[in-house]
Amino acid sequence: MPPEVATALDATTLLGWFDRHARDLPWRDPERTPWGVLVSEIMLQQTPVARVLPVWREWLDRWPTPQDLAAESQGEIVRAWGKLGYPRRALRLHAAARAITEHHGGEVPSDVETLLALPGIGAYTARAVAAFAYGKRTPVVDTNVRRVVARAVHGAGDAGPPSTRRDLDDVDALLPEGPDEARAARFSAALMELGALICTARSPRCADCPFSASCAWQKAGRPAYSGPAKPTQRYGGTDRHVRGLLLDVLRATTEPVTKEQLDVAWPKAGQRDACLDSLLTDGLVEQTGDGRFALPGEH
DNA sequence: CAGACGTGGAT
DNA sequence: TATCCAAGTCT
Repeated sequence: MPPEVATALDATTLLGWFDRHARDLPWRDPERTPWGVLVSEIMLQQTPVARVLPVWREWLDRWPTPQDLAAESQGEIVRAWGKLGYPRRALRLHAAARAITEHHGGEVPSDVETLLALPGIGAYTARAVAAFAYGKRTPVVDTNVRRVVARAVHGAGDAGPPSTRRDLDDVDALLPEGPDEARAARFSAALMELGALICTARSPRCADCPFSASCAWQKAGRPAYSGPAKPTQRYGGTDRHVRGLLLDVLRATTEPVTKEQLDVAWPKAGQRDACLDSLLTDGLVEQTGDGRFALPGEH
């Protein structure tokens, strides 16, 4: 047997910690379906767990299979997405459900390549579904994992700019080997959980971390982040903001609304009209025969 | 690769 | 009040 490579993130230690501290999230229930996992992963993109929970429950109750969602209208889906944010995700999930229904026999694919071909599913989500829904050994790299690896392995205060290839290789090297792929999948979930609960961005709880002794960042004296400055994001007054306000008007009614009703949502006419155009282009809004506006009604 | 794309709670 | 930031994807 080859000697174990020394690692700052020992699998047995991490899995033991996960057994004791993992949150009891519904998409981790042994009874949940791959579809439930996929829905959770899309909703969780850039969105906190607490906000996803009630919407995920409603969705799985209303549309327990991909076929159920595929049969629903786009407008109902965008409405049910509510204020989770980035509503194009709802449209993409709908399109994914249709592709799954039409091309994959109604079963959520289990291999990364097939998942990657579905709308809204990228490098992270494809591997998250393969690992968490199907127990596969594959590197699952999200913002939490990148931060944990940056600190515990590389001794940096935080992760630098993402590089999919390098990040995947980094994490692949940490995954436990052997025939028990489910153990590697659980390791991936545990790594994310460590980043979410202990090795957090703002105030890491190193005192509660099972790796405080082996962590490269600890050993280096917890140096501050030294990489390139991260772009600071604004929201107020941006097109994102205005699009959200326009969509808010449409989510509030089931009847189409007039242009005048949309106009009250934002005072700057030029920006407002440009945003409405972009919503039409994205398929989040459609114009009815009489010139009014509504959430998309296509079935 | 940089920038667009929602929203709201925490600090 | 202002800034940070939360399980990314697409162009």
